[in-house]
Amino acid sequence: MLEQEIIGKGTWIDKLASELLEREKSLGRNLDNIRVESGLGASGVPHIGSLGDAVRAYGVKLALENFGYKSDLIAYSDDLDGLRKIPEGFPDSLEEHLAKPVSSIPDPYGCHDSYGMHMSSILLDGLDKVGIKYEFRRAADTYKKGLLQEQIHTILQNSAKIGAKISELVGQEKYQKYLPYFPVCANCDRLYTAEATEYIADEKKVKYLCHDAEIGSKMIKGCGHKGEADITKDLGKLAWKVEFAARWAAFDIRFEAYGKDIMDSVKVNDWVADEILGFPHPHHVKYEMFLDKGGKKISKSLGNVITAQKWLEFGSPKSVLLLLYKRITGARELGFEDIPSLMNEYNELEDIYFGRIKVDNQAKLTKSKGLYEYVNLLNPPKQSSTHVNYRLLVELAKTFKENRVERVMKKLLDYGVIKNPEPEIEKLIEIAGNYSNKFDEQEKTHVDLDESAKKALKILVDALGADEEPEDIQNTIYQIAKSNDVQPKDFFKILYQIILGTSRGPKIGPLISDIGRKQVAKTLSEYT
RNA sequence: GGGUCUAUGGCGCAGCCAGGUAGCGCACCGGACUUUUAAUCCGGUUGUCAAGGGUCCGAAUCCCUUUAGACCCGCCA
Repeated sequence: MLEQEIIGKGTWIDKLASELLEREKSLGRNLDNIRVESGLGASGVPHIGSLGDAVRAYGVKLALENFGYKSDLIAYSDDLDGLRKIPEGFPDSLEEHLAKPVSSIPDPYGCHDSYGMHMSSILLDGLDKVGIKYEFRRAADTYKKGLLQEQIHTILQNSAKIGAKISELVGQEKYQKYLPYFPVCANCDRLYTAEATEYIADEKKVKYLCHDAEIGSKMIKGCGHKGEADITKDLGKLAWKVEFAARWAAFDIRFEAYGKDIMDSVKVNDWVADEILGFPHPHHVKYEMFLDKGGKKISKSLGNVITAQKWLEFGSPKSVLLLLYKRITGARELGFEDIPSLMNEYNELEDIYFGRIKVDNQAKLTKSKGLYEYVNLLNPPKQSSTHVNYRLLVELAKTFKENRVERVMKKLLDYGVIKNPEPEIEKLIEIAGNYSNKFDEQEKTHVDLDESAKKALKILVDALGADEEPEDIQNTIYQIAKSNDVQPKDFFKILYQIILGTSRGPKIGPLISDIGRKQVAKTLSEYT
């Protein structure tokens, strides 16, 4: 077998960073600060895919630093984009703001300076919670400060050439007719309704007419205003097909990942950066969308949104990072039900890292250790944490609904799973408990009971509900079954079905005391 | 019309991007424990890695062709 050369820490992130470096070197660009970027949508509720874009870009930054280069992550909010649809669960009062830049729409919840900032903040909060550091920039400021004006000027001067190229590359015709620039109508504050038809290069002004436009399936009324927008001062923005290029050039961006849904835009932007702006486009990596379990795209405007915040109710920050760093290729169907295996997989990686699990293949060992380091943002702990199987916690949490943390902890100590109660375990019990409440809710199963079984059950309910604690619950149950002509085996099965929703379970006497005998009596009485 | 992804035990999936003994969970079977009872512990069964070709000492993995399914783009951002 040939010795393979292992790049960096052996993960796809290292390989990507190394390709990037090689490209930069062959371009002969300055490598003092290799800036990477992640775009955040500000129109809808940011889901785990948006988070992934930033988390992965941060991974590339870490890899570059690991190779000895300086690198920054810019998190850029597209908050000058217009609102096209009201997201699920948001008030209808937003209707009047359709097509306005999201940074000019008031926050319907009143907690941020705008609707756009409200949305971006959800994502930034997610990044903070998983430990990602970034420099935040927003489109509204970028344009207000005129940071892109040179690029806008160049792009508008070449708009005919660009329009033709867009048509050639992706088959979109509209920019042969209109400029790739959307002014915000000075009269009604709307984007998209104001169509730019002419660029007066000497004055750096765009002529526009505000008229009706179809956005999504909705018609948005234009106000008929005719105006001129100064690209250095007035509000307006480049179309997406050319905007990235302008930003890359202005901010000197060397890397940006993108989802396959904007593949075409990236293709055009790469060309614009290279050929029109004279700025070699950043290195890219394409990733697949996260789909929900039915195979549908997770849409920001639909209800099936997995946000970082929701995920963190059930899983640790490291489980999020593991999901995003373990691989980038391939379509992913994602749901909260993936959390338990990711939680356990992290423990397994930790065991490999600390040498408790042996891996023979050297390349795979390096890769697993590397992945562990990235999940810890290249700052791995000095020693392993205490591991508790997440699924076990969910099972225990199902049994103990009151005083959960305390009682589950006690069980873990009894089982010998842990030696000491630790705060980290408390946290684990909490999130596993959330998971159990939300997803492991047992339905009231239909249980077939004949007359003698019903009678036996009734006697048992009375016995359990009595003020005096029966001496030996296990034996009591056994005796009740026998004296009522019920096969003990069947009777136990019935009890498990009612209590746990399964046909088997742990020794039932202790289980009933664990849950609380009166509680059990109440549950059982519903079947008599 | 253009593009991308996916196909691996009964079911759900990992492994593929950097080729080296086909793995995990559930299910199933056996055992431990028990006057009946495992969610625990130990052991076990289950595979033409979609089909065909190529490269290689060696292919689930890389390349080409085919089939089936899903998704994205062709409004907009």
